[in-house]
Amino acid sequence: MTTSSDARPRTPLSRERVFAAAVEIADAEGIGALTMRALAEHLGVEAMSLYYHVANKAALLDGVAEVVVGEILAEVLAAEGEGADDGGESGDRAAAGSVGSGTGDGGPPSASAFDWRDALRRRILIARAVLLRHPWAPALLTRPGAFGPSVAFYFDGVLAILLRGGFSYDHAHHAMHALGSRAIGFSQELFAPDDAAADVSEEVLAQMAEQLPHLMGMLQAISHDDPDSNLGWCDDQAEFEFGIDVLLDGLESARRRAL
Amino acid sequence: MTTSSDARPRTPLSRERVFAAAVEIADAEGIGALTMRALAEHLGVEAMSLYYHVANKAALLDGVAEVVVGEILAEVLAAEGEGADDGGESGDRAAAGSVGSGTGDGGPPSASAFDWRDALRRRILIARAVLLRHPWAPALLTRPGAFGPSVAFYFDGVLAILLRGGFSYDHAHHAMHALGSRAIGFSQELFAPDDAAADVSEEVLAQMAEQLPHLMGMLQAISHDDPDSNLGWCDDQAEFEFGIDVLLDGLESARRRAL
DNA sequence: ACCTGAACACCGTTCAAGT
DNA sequence: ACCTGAACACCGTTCAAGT
Repeated sequence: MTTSSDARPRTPLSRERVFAAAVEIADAEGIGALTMRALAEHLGVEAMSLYYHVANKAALLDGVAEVVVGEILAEVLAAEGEGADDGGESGDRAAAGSVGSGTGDGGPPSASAFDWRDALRRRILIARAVLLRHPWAPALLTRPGAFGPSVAFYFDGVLAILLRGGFSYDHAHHAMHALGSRAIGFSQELFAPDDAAADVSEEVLAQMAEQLPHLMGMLQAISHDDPDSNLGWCDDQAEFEFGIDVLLDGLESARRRAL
Repeated sequence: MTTSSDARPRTPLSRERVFAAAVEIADAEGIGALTMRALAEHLGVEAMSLYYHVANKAALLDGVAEVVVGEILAEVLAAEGEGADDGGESGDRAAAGSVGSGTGDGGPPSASAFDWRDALRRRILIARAVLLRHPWAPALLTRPGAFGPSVAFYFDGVLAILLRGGFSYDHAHHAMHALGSRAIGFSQELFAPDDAAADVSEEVLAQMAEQLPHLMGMLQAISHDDPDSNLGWCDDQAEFEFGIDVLLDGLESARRRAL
């Protein structure tokens, strides 16, 4: 319904197009390649045109984070909508909060059949799967200012699961802090995943092997199980799942202790 | 013993002085103010002189991270040295690993009196205290390349505690992943601590309050307990301690289950 | 309303050169 | 061995101007 004629190069810019193009660049070339100039070129536009749609680079990154979490939210709500064998609503955003029972401190957990751990685990693993497609996104999410509408909706849903699982507001609040970034599908590791840092580390470690007896012992024990591996051996998915299970189990124990 | 005469401005540059000055700048003005030029000026030197001591900015940041973790390590070893009521060695770096019993999978936990949770908790809280003095440091520690000698020593000590506590190498490995960055005293929160983001969030939240029933309920419940607070209400220290306790308890359960 | 062009201040970094 | 000066490519961003 637009003025047609030459429809190809004249799709007008918009915040959505800007953010989408930014995600493309970050996915393809890393977040370091996401500059205002590169983004403009990718959109076939002059760099300064971006500033009509986006206040500055910080706002751009906030918007990009919002887009990624929007992606997470869409997949989470789709999965929770179809898998729901008790609630009714689906598709609508409000479906993330189809709860009801969670009242104040120590209220009786009336809905007894609900497995909050399983529900939260599923939600978190969906979020993680999305973030694996955007490995640069965690760095954006930890910046101040990344708290947009989608993040709010996502965590409202996390909170809904906890409340429905029998947590008081207060305990649910603590639980969300304890989960930290894991609640939205990532945990920052201190050990570089697959970089050239593996070389550096190996070199460093070799020089002071005798000063690190326990790490050395662990490396030996693990390379015994899986011969061809030094430092890039870890099964990230398995470690992440183990981590959330420890947390979810610990939180369930704390919840029951508090009843 | 230098040529004396004008001893003030002529302390020659060194990696240590460069890193120390970088820490000063980051502490005083934030990590964003740490530029090669600003660092040079702070040292009374031309910007290009830095490159004689440091390969590039990435290497500078790696070195700064190493300095901070060195600070953590020093305080940790000092505390563990004086508080040790069973081991003998103190002061030496190898004291961090005064263990011995932790053999392979499911070995008998001979040293029964050792409270690994308490030991690890103390270590972690010391690390956290140091990081609170350098709030910009976590961002450096999550970069690839931050794995220097001090980080290695620190985690060798963490591993020593776990092994002495009865973990197998394999379980200890999982445990360290589960702890993640908390093992060295920080956890990244998705909600900005004290920024102007609080205004944005409040505004955003106000606009869609009815769509976030659970978050709204929680805010009300918590502001009921503590009237003058909206989003900057959280007791970070208490939340952090709750988080590690959940993890440590969960890990202890998993360890006992595996025996 | 939406986009552009030239310019500014500031980065990290190179290179050849000084002492 | 250690430091400097000038220069380069690249940032984010301003401002006044175009359509």
